[in-house]
Amino acid sequence: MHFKIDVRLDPTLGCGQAHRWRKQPDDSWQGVIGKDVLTLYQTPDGFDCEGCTDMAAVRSYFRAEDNLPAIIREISVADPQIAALSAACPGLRLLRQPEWECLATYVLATNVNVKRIAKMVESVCDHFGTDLGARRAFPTPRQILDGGSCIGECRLGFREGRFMELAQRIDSGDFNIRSPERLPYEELTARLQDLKGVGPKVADCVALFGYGRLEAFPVDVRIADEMKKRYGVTGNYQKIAAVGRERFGRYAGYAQEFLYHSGSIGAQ
DNA sequence: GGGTACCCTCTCGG
DNA sequence: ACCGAGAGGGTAC
Repeated sequence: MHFKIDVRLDPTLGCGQAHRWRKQPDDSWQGVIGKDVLTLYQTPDGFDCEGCTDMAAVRSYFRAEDNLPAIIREISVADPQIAALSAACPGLRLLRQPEWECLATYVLATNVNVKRIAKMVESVCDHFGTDLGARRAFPTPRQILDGGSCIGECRLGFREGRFMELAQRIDSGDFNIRSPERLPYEELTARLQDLKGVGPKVADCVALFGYGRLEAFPVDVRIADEMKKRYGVTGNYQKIAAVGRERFGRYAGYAQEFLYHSGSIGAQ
C-alpha cells in the first residue's frame, strides 16, 4: 500500500519521539501501529507500506493532515535558526501516538538514555502484549496487570512501581485516558501531572505526541542546552518551556523537534 | 524553589 | 582484558 505523505522516515521515526521503530538492514522501518506490524519503505513522495490493514490509522499516525511546508514557514518566519534547521532536515514530521502507549512509554523515559527507553518499551511489549507475529502490540493496562507478577523481568528499575500504578489507575477507570482530550493545554498538562511519574517534561511530551497539542514545548536536557546556546535562555523548566511556546507559537512542538534533531547531528 | 537519591545498563578510561 | 566510575528524554521527596 502506498502513502503519499510529505515525510522522510529516517528523521521522523529515528528522532526518538516514538520508541518502537527499528531500521532494518535494507533501510526499511519496522514498527507497530495498533494491531498491524508494518514495514515502511521510503519513496520520493511518501512511503510504501507492507502489513497495513487500516489506512486511516496510518495516515492519522503520521499526522497526514499537517501541512508541513506551511508549518515550517510559520515557525521560520521570525526565527532564522529554525529556518536553517528545518531546511537542513526536510520531511521531519510529528507523529500522533496512541494516548495510552505514549503516556506509558514516557513514564519509563526518565533518567535513562534513549537506547534503553526503547529496550524497556520492547521488553514490556514482549512480556505482556498481544502476539502479532514478528512483533507484539503495546499491552493494554489490563494485560500488564494480569501479567504483573513478571514485571521484574522487564528491568524497569525505580520506574516499575510508577508503571504498575499507572496501569492500575487507567484500568480501574480512576483516570480516564480520554477524558482530558478536550481540555486546553494548561489544564491537560496539569491533569497529567496528577499521575505518579509524570512531571512537567513527561506531561509536555504526552500532550505533544499523544494528545496532539502542537503548542507544547517539552524541555529535556538537550533542549535546555540548545535554548541556552542559541537564545541565551536559562532558568527552571517552566521558564524555558514558556519561552519556547511564546517564541514559536501554536507549532512550538515542531520547532522543538528541529532543535532536538539539531543536537543529534551537532549542527550549526 | 533548589538539592538529591534513584534502578539499571551501557560506555569509557585506567 | 577487566573493572569501577559516570552518565543517561526526570521525578519525587
